[in-house]
Amino acid sequence: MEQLFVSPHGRLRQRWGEAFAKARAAARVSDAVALAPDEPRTLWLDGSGLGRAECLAWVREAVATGSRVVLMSAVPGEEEAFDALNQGAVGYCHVEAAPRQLREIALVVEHGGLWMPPELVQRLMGLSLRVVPTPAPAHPQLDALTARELMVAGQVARGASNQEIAASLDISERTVKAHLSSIFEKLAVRDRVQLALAMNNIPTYTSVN
Amino acid sequence: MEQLFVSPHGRLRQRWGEAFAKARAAARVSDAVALAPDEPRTLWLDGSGLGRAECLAWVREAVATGSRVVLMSAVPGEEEAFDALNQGAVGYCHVEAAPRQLREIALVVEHGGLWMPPELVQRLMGLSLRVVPTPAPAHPQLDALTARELMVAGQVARGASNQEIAASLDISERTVKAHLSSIFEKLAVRDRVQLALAMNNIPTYTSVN
DNA sequence: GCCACCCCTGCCCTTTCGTCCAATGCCCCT
DNA sequence: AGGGGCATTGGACGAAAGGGCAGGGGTGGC
Repeated sequence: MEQLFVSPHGRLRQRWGEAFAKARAAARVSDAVALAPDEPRTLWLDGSGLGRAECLAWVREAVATGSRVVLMSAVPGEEEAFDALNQGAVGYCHVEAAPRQLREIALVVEHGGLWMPPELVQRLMGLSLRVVPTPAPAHPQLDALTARELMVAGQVARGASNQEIAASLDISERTVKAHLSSIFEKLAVRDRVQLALAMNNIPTYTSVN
Repeated sequence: MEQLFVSPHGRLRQRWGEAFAKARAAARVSDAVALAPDEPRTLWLDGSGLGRAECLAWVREAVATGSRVVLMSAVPGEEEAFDALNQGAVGYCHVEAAPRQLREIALVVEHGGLWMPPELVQRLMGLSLRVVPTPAPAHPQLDALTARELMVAGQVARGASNQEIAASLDISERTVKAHLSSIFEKLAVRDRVQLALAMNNIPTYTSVN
């Protein structure tokens, strides 16, 4: 089973290598497919730093190659998850998922399963599915954030501490703080609590009052 | 991993035995759970001959026991599939699925995946459905909080600082902290960020990993 | 009355968070 | 070559957050 990671930057190549001894990486879908023309393969798309539309187009392109596709997002959300699966992806996870987690996911999708984070399964299935006029309440100005900042913000949005973020991104806590300071300024929030809420489109105390 | 088959008749017991050497069967969910009180277990519900509503109630009962639940239907259909997953099932397949297929499914669900027949995945995901967030069911144990704690929690949920909360409730900052400590314990969260997320029904980092 | 529970608070401590000033290296563009 | 943006880190420091210990008050039930 070929595990092919597609990423523009490849920052996490080492992690992928830990997850799968035979993992290979490429910058584009076509390059990845060329690495394993015949075998059944799993394409892992690193969607960090990409916009929603780009991600989905990417998923569509990857699915069209006849591969199993897993989208890895810096900021997993139910809407993106649903869209990704809708485009034919069979997996959806955090881009920083631990090697052990990645292996679990590979196991699942290789045996015909769908994988997404447990809490998303719950949320997604708890949704009432209706035809609705308005698509989505777009995020404030998430595109003002750099790729790295987005990763940090994404983890704060799930309640992670600086220490956890540092460990997960394999950088010093000091750097996490630097990113956070920059994020706070760009998104005009005061602290990590308001950031966590803003990332989830929840109005905050000061912005309401 | 315990594989427990729940069926009123047990017509397919032999097949299940072929699929899993350790498979056991019972007529009711409670009996099945009693067979494996501790271990993580997978409950396979034989829904053949049951009505839609009965099936779903059954799934709900099984999910409530904390088991992984797979619904086996005599006539798989997308609506039933979605309803089953909606009730918390993690798998949905044909009741006559081959032993090899059953083992695949077990593998998938035991590693956190969802399984349903490939053609159903296609159909389900191909539906142009838009997601509608559910009207936000209140946090499970919110009623465990006292009136005062609820006020504090409510403000944290909107991003307020201890100082702001203290001023707003006209109490000392120390008291706010005391309430918070109590809240953290009752809601099983670590800090105010996770509290803010929990109050808004947003899953948390640590509750996932 | 006693006890349980809630509400409120002080002092003091540790940990975490957030910022300031300063610096290095990388990559891309002009 | 130089400039700008980005990622990274260090040290230091003040500001929050969170908790331990030790109380004050009130209400309500047994």
